[in-house]
Amino acid sequence: MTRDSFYLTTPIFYPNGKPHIGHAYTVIASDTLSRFQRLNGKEVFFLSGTDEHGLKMQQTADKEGITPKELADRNSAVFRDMIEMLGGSNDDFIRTTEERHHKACQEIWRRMAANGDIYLSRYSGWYSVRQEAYFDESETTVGEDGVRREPLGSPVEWNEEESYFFRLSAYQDKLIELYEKNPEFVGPSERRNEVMSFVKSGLKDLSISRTTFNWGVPVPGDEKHVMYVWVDALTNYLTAAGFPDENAERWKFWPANVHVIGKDIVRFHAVYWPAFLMSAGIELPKRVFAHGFLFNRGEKMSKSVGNVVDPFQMVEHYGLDQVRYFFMREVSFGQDGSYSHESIVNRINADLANDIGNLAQRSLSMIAKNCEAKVPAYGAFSDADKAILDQAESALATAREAMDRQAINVALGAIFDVVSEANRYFAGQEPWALRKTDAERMGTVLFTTAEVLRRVGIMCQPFIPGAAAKLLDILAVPADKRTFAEIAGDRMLVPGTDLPAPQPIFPRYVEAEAPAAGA
RNA sequence: GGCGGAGUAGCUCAGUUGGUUAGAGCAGCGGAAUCAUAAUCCGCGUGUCGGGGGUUCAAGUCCCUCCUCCGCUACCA
Repeated sequence: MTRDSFYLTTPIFYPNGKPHIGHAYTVIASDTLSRFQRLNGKEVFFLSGTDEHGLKMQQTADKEGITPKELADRNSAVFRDMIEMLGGSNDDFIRTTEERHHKACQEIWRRMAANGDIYLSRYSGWYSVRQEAYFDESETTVGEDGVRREPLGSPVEWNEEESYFFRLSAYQDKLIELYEKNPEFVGPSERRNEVMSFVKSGLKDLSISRTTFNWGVPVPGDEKHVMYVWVDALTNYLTAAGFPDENAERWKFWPANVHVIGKDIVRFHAVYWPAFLMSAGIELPKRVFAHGFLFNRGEKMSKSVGNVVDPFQMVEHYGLDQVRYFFMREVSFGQDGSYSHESIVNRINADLANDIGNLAQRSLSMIAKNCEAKVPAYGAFSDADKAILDQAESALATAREAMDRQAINVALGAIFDVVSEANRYFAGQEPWALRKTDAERMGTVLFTTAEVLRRVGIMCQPFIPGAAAKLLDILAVPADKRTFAEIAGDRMLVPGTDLPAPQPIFPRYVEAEAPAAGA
């Protein structure tokens, strides 16, 4: 029996600096989606990596007096460390400076060329050295000092260079057809609308090589050119799947199920990328999903404002599961979100410490004291018992549906609704009163609560892997009984099983003397 | 300018194809309980559903218009 495969990618990060909270956010979300599908029984390939070529890397390296490769090695490692620190369960980490990637880029280039979509021409326009980009004349303005500048203010000069072009204009109709036949190709739908309107407004051919720097993948047959970012970076998704070797172990994962990206790079993934693949005769990914940006107290983070948050520090301060939970729960995935120290603390204390942490503590400590520290025996389930058990089961269906469309916060919401309801159930059944009047019924209530916790714990694993494991540990759930397949009516805790001494899952966040800086 | 989206309780938002007294979470106020991480449970909202007009037996939910905010409008990884 072959399992369904599931291939999910993060963007490859440009390591021309330190990772910030936005990078961490992408990784956490991608990791959550990947872990979810693993527990869901899929064979998962989860990829991340770094995009290490380009003029800026070369310039930064020059400034520091090191080679671009040395800079890339150093900074790429920081991103890899960040992913590890965040609990990233990626199966590979690709670097565009790797040999396997150069081969893949050159092969896709050859195929696009063979299809007649690449031609040599000249690229000219107003060029900003600082922005490393060309601007349309209409975007530039001549200041009082007589200097022509681009919108952000850096001076531009007329520049002309030889460049290879990709016949993007030939793909306009095919792309529109793609979006119309596969409405799920771009998500969320707002982004799809933007992409469609962009494509409908007309496509120009795309400059895909540069001669102004050489830190990149050489163009096959014309080595004074290196590939410009589009072909180089996007192709990483193929490289990691083994391209062009279709006998590679991982080729079965292509086409990717979803490319998770930030909304700033939608066009590259939803327009250029499928066009390249069509040209090269390669199957298209099934979906491109763009998430939003995170704002610090509603403000865009920027170095000048000084509100850039270091993900390492944030996790150090609040805890990993806490940070993962906060961003996955608080922000509607796909839309922009805002975070603040207050909102993070509120989520940590209200949802994690008070709701789930305390529910586990109050029920398991009763079991420890009154049921000989074993999973209690249960009698006939009452309607209330059945209702909460059913909700714990149906939450999985809701979560599956939501995660299929990257609605991470919806999935998490359904799971934590169970926790809220379980607290109501527990308070309503008053097992502490039953202890004196009906010990058997008390056992059933405690069993039901523990069983609900087991289901919740299993479902929480993709989001808060550390705490979920701890919860399942204190419920004595065997390591091989923690997949979603274990959430089914008849699969429950086994009465009589010894339970370890309960220990808190989530501590409350207690405010220190001084509020955390920058958070 | 063009195209698109949004404006619902203090805050963040849900509100199917128009139909009973417009909802949730958080915050706030009051109460209960005491198993538990000063945790939990219950109760409490007269909200011009951005303004105005229209269609309809009936509109937050459709149409027009105005206001405000946001996104996209090609080479920023």
